[in-house]
Amino acid sequence: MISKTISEIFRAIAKILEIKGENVFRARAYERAARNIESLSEDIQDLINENRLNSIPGVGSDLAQKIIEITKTGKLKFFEELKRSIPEGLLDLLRVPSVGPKHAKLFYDKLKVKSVKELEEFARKGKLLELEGIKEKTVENILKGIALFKKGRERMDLASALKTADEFIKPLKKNPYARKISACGSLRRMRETVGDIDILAVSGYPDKIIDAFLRLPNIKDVGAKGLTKTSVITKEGIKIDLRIVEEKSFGAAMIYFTGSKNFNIKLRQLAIKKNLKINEYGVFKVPAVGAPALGAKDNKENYLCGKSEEEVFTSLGLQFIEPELREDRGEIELAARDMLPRLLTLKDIRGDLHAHSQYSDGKNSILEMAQAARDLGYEYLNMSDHSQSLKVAGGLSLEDLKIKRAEINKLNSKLKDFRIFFAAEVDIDSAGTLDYPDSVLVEFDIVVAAIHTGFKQSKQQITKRLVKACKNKNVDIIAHPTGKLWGTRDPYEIDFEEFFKAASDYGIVLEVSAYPLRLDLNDVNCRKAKEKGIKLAVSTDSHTTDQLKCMSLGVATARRGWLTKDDVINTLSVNELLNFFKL
DNA sequence: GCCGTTTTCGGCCCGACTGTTTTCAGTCG
Repeated sequence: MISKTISEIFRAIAKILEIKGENVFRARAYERAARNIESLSEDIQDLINENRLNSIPGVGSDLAQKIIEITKTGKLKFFEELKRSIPEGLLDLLRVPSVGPKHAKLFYDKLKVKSVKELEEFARKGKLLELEGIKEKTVENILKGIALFKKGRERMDLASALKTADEFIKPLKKNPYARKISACGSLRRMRETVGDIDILAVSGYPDKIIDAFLRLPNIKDVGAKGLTKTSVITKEGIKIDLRIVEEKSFGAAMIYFTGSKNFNIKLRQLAIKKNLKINEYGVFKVPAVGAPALGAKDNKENYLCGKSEEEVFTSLGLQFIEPELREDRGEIELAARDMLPRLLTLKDIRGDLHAHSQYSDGKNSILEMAQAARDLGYEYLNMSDHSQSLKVAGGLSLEDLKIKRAEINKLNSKLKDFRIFFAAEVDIDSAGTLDYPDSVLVEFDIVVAAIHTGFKQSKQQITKRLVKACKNKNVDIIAHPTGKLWGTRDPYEIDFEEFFKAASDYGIVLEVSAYPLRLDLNDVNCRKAKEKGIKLAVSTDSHTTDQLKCMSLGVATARRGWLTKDDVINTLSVNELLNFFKL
């Protein structure tokens, strides 16, 4: 966590330096270091202990000293002094869209603007117009930006983003002038939350595509409109950027617009080392000294490739890097050595290990759920209804369990090539005790355990509960381990070191919930769990037959967590799974 | 502030769009 503090401090320093109009490259150096510290794949404390801080790109002797000071004292003297040199509200100004460091400095120097509130007053009173280089249009944009700032630019959950993107992509796909069209950005990387939506199209007639795009319903405001690029705000307040390139640039542009930003910067730096230049139009040879400068487009002599992502990666000596991995978390280095993991795919999934029926709070019968799972090509479904004390979710009493067991036995004898597992999602109570006695738990095929109450307990208490559940020899899987529910509930705090050790020691499988508002474990924790040798189950927690289809979101999360087929138990066949759980 | 098979100075990822200019600075991604 200390690395987060360090990168936050460095970012703030960069901003203050920008506002003060100091050397932009000095500011950028702090930014760069912040970025690289953020995406560090090892513990920064280890780097300090082993005197390896300068192995972080962009960290020299000065910044290394500053990092050490922050880890020792929790703060940085230089930063405290710098902060005192400008008013507190001034940094907020930079968070207003369309206000950058130059204007922030101008407003502060000439008008003594110290906060967003003051900026708005000056803008409304026409005071900003007295400044050189500021006219009506700029003031208008600043007021628009302030409105956006006040609203707070929230990110949306991945499933909603996919749906919104589809609304815009589908009609464009039918457009005769559009040859290719794809979502890019964090959506294509399948991040659990998405800020705005990026769409890339190939066309020889970009104006036709832009016109068609701007005529789509559900657009509230057009932010920018150029020859190859436009940007709109939907009625729900979501920003969508559309960019059009030629066929020969499609791959390069896909890479550029898929990001992440850190990933792109590192690719470009790698290109420079190989005497190449990479931008959204392609990969180019860098001309010899004295030759005419390299233009962006239409550089026929120097253009090497760019039509597909594969050829761009190849030209840089890299293996293809899946979009979900493009976060600059070590994937570029591994791709250079041809050592990337072969990621899990949806096709690898052979069953769903967490689903509910009408016995508890599901909407469909066991048979309907099983048939829907079989229609997806699955071989098995784990019917894990809630346990007795979870009354709000129709938890099953011991009597109910007997009836459910009988129904599952009956169905299994009828269904060919499909297996329904008799299971429960057993509540881990506030003391870490399971909601059925061991004598009942032992009767289940598979026991899924999860926390549904007492979310506000301390980190130590929650960790203790989870560890206690891991130690119960009847528990097989722990579901949605951090309890996060997007938009409703933050994850509760867990001592992951301790929890993962228990899961690993006792052979407990951890869930990657594909439920759209959960995606829990998340990407980072998936990867940590894998490194501890823990197996994972990607499950949908479906309460309807339709929700079974959300598996793709869980698979995406697992892929972002570097998981392969071997890490995930529901890639096993029925028999392999029976063997795994020793049933 | 960092960095180097053009190495201790003089560069630093790259391009589109907008607004205010009359060739470019500012902002964004």
